[in-house]
Amino acid sequence: MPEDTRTSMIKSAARLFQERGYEGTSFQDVLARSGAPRGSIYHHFPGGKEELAAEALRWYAQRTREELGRSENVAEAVAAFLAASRRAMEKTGFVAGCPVAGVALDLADAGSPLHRVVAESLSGWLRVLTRALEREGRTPDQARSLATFVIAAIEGALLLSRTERSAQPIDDVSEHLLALLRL
Amino acid sequence: MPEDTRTSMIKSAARLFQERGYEGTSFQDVLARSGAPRGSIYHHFPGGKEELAAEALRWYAQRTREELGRSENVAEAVAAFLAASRRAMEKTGFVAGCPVAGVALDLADAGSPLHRVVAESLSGWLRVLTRALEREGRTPDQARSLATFVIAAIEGALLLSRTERSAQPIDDVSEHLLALLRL
Amino acid sequence: MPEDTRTSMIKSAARLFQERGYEGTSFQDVLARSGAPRGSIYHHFPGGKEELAAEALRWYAQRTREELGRSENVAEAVAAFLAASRRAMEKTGFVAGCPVAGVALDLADAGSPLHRVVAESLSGWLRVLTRALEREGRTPDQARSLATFVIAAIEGALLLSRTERSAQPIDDVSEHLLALLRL
Amino acid sequence: MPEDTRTSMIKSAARLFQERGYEGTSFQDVLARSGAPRGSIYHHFPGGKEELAAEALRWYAQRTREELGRSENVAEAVAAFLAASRRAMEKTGFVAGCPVAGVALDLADAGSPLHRVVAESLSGWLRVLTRALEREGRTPDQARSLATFVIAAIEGALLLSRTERSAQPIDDVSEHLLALLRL
DNA sequence: ACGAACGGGACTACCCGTTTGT
DNA sequence: ACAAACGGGTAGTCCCGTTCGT
Repeated sequence: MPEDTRTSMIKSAARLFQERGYEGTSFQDVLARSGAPRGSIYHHFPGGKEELAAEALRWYAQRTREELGRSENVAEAVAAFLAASRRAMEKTGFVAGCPVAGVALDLADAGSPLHRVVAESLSGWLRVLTRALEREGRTPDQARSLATFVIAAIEGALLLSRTERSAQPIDDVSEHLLALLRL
Repeated sequence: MPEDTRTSMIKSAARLFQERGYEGTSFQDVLARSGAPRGSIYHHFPGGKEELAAEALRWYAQRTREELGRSENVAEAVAAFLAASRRAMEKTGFVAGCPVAGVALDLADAGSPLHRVVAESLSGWLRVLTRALEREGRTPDQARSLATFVIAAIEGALLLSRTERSAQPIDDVSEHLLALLRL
Repeated sequence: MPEDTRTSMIKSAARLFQERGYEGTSFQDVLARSGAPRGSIYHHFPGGKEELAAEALRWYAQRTREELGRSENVAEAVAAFLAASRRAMEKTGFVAGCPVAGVALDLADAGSPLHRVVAESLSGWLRVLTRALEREGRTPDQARSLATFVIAAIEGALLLSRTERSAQPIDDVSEHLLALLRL
Repeated sequence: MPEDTRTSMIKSAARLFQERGYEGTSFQDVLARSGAPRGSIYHHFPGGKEELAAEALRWYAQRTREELGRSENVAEAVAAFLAASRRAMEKTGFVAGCPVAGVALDLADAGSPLHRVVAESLSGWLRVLTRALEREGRTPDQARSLATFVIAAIEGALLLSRTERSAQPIDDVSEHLLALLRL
């Protein structure tokens, strides 16, 4: 079964947001990359670019949430996610960061529907990590705080890897993060 | 002495990049915020938006570099910077993140002149922290790796604070980072 | 059948290039004259002004090529073309010269795609005349040289008619040219 | 005595009109090419670009008029002018045509002051040739008509040489023109 | 005579969303 | 489900002319 138009647009959008952010990505870019037919954009996404972006972030966020929740052991889950991110960066020539960040930093209005999706994406990851840390014996407060720290460090690592065009920042962050989690 | 046009444009641009990123900020926005005359844009910045952005990032990067290098003690410097960032976020209603990140994530082409300025901004902060950590007794490799971790965590903290519209992520990251640095 | 948007833009552009040259003609002018909708410019001409200009010149060049090749007798063909040009100049108040010249003289870069179209337009006319002269018994070299002379004189006649706002230069050139061709 | 600012701007403008026409040449271009100081443009040319253009055309027109009137023999004068044009084209890589044509074809309004200068430039050349032809025994009417033909052919030759990037059209036109004049 | 800055207007390019027709 | 065309808006760039200070 060939991937349908809608899905291919969503994936293309996510990828382009990783590379150029929300404002830097045009609808035409998405069409070009996905090979989707021009005429059916507003059939699949009546809400236009914003709806497409929301879907793209939700798709990416869920995928990532599953990766972070795959292992019972938080350190292992984080290690696996960072290793996967490292591979993705290397494969793409260090252009593909986090699409959520790429969208988040272009939004002027904190009240926009898209902002909600951004916030939900990040809080979803946070929730998964927090619960896992609680299961490992941390108090709810410790867990939430540590999870926040982990997410922050990961987002920063991707940013640095992108601008340095090197996997080194991911390795460095990985090292310190795992030391902390395995304590 | 009233601030001159050029400087006011640079500061306005830096601030707008914090709020909306590079692509989300129009030249018109900068003019409106700075009150600068429209006709003088290409007098002050012959290279256009890209040159203005480069100047804005250089200005912000240097200012931040000085803040990070102010104290001999790395933990104190980081604590002070995060405290200042916290105040800035609260004062602006949590819209003002890091302009370097806001520009970095909108750049498609890793070879653009602006990309170099982004990279230099981050590596400048890294250098300052690395040297300070070395002075505190860490090996060069430990110092570089730890500095990278610190920068990553700070960038992530600002991103999370922005999207959550809360100072909590800054506090959380601050707590873990300082524990690590004061070890 | 009402003329379609694309064709009407092409014709309007050709006419405006005759009047004001390439750089003197704005896209807005073309829209105003053709009544074409603003939003469809880059639908019909993705390459922008340059592509529109190329199409306009190709359209005019072919039309002229056919006029020059209509009669078997070169003298008659040239006479007919100059007579038509004379009428066109008088009808337009002596503003409409040759669009190819109007574009050619504004092009700084001899390597631009548009320059090629200019060159092909002129060489197309040259070819038609050269072949016809050969058919009338001239050697290939004589034919080519004479054809060049004819094209040059015609272009010059249009230029002079335009600046003098008079049909006289066309008549003068016509007289000498026909004397030569009827020899 | 180093060439003064005013003169160097005039010459630069003439040259740029040859290369890119009137509308294709910006005031900045003239400044860049002449090395003239920015502040004194409107000291030397209060009428702005139009006045500069007028001066440039007058300068070029007079220079050419002298060339055309240098020899008593019209055929020799035309031959010399075309030879000089040929050398100029070759030296500049076939970019420098006739500045009068470059300006003429960009003027939409036939009533502009600049249009008058264009017309006077051409009629000046015409007058010189007409008188010389009369001196050689032609009737006033024959002389005027033939002079018009000569000017037209020369302008066309320069246009063709420019677009073909070759001296051949000048040679071809030269050959036919001289045959006619030496009759 | 000249430099620095201003002031506003114009141009091309492009973008997002809609309509109409198949 | 899709294609073609429309419609209006805005972005960045650049241009010409002026003003002010030296």
